[in-house]
Amino acid sequence: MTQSYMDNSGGIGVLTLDTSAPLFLASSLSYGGGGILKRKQPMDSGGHHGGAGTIEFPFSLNPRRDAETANEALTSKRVVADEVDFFSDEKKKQKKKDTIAASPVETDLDLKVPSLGIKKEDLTIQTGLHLRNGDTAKESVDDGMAAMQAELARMNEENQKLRGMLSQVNSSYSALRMQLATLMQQRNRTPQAHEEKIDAENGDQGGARVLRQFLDLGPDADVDEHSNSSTASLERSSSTPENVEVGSMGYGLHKNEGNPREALELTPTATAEQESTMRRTRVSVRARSEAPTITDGCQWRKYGQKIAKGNPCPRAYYRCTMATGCPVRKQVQRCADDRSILITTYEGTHNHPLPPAAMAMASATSAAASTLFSGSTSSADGLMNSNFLSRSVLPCSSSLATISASAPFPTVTLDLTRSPDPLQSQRTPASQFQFPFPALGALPQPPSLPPVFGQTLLNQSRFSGLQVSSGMAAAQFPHPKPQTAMPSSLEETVNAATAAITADPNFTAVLAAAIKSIIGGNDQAVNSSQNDNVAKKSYSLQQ
DNA sequence: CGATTTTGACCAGCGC
DNA sequence: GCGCTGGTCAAAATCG
Repeated sequence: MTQSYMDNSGGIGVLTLDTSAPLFLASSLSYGGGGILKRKQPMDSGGHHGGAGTIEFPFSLNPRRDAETANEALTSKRVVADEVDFFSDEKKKQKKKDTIAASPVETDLDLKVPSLGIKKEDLTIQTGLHLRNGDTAKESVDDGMAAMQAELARMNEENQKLRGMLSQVNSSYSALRMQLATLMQQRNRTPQAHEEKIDAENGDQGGARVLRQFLDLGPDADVDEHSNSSTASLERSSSTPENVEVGSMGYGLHKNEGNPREALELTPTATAEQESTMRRTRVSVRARSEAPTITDGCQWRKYGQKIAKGNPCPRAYYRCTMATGCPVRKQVQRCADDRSILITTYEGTHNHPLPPAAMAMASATSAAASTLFSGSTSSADGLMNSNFLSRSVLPCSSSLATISASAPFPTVTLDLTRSPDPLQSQRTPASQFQFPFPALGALPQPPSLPPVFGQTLLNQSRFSGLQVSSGMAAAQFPHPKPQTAMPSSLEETVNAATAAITADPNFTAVLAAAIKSIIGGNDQAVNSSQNDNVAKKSYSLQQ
C-alpha cells in the first residue's frame, strides 16, 4: 500500500517492537498491506514535539531508525521554523505595543538526532529581537525583521545540509543492511544457530536475541516454546500460518518457508511472492445495507459475478479503478441467512493515495489485519476469537471482530451489523449506507461512531508498535480478567497494555539487555535501568 | 464514445 | 484423472 494515507498518530520516536521495525507502519495502508517498502511519511506536527519549539526523539535501536528520526527531525524542524516565525510575529506585535525592551527571544529547539550528531546549539534560532537602550521600537523591529530573515535563510541552508546528511545516512544504512542480511544468511547456515538455541534456553543473550527478532530475523523457529513469556509471544508470532511483516504499507506478508529464521528477513522491496501472499490476506466487513455495495470511498469496477456454493445470492467481484494497476479487489455478497447483511471482503493493497473516506476503511481493515497477525496463534482448529483484537480494534464490543486463520486465507471479519450504538442504524438510512468509520483527519467524526474506533484507526501504527508486545500483554492479561477489567477506550487499552508491558520485569530486563547489546559497544556505561527508562519513555510517547 | 456492467468461458487449486 | 468450486478474463451489452 503505497498510499499516502496513514495514521497521523505516528509512531514517531516510538520504540518499535514489531518485526517490521525497519519498515514501520507508515504512509500507506489499505485493505491489505503492502509489501512495498516505503519511507515513513513525515509526521505531522502534532505529537512530534513535546511542546512549542521543542522536538524530542527517543533513542532508536538501529540505523534505520536513526535515519528515520533524522528525517523526522528535518520535517519537524521545518514545522518548527514556521512556528518560530509565528511566535516571532507575535513578539513583534507585543513589542510595538509596549515599546519595552525585551530579552532576546530564543526558541528552544532541543533536537536530538543521535546518529547525526546534531547539537542543540546548531538548531537554536536567535530571532534577533534584541532591543538596545535608546532604540526606538520601530528600529528594533526592523532590526529584528532583518535578523529573522537572515536567520531563516540560514535555516534553509542548514536544512539543505541536513538533507544531504540524511541521504548519506540513508545510503550508509542501506549498505549496512545489505551486509547484515548477507551475514545473517551465512550465519543461519552455520551450527551457531544451535548454540544460540542453547544460549536462549539458558537465558543467556536473551535480550539480544529478542532484539534481533524485533529488528531483523523474527522469532526463531527452533526455540523452546515454553521459554519466557516474551519469547513465547514471539514464538506464537512465528507459528502463524504466514509470517507477517507489518510494514510501511500497513501490513504485508513476508513468507519464507525454507528457513524460519529468515522469515522476516530485511528485504528492501516486496517480492512477487510476498505480494501474492499479502494479497491473500482478507478483511471482511459485514454491514446491513440495502444498497448493492457499501460506500467505502473507493472507485470499483465490477468484473465478474458468480453464484457461490451454499449461498443463492450471487457474489460480485470488483476491482479498484482509482489507479491503473491497483491490485485491490473486493467481493460483495449478501448473507444467505440474512439478506439485509452485505458481506464485503477486501483483498490486496492499493498502489495509490486514497481519499479520506477510503482511508478510514483502509485503516480499519489494515489495523484489523495487522492485529490478526500480531495476536494470532496457530490454534488447532484454525479459528479463533481474539479478545485482544476485539477489545483493541473494536473496544466497544467484544463480539465485533473475529479472526479466522482457517484455510485458505487468513481473514479478519468486522461485524458491523451489531452496532454498538443503537442509534447508528436509525441515523443511517439503509439504502445509503456509509461506512461508519471516520475519515482520518479529514472528516468530522460522526457522533454515532464510537470515538475509540476512530482513534484506533488513527493510531494504527501504535498497534504495529505493540505487535510483539501484544503477545506479551496477553501474557500479562490472564484472559478472564481483562474482559472485565479491560478499559473501555483504546487509549486506556493502550495505556493498560503499556503499563503491563513495562511493568513486567522480565520484559524490561530483556529489553535493557537487548538495547545494551546494541549500543553497549559505544557506551558501556548505559545501564539497564536507564534503558528501562528510555524504553518506558518511548512507550509513553505512544500514548 | 468511453466507461461500466453482464455473462459465459476459461483456468487453477483442491479433494476424491 | 476427473469433477467441483472459486476466481478471473474478455467480448458483448448497457449506460451516461
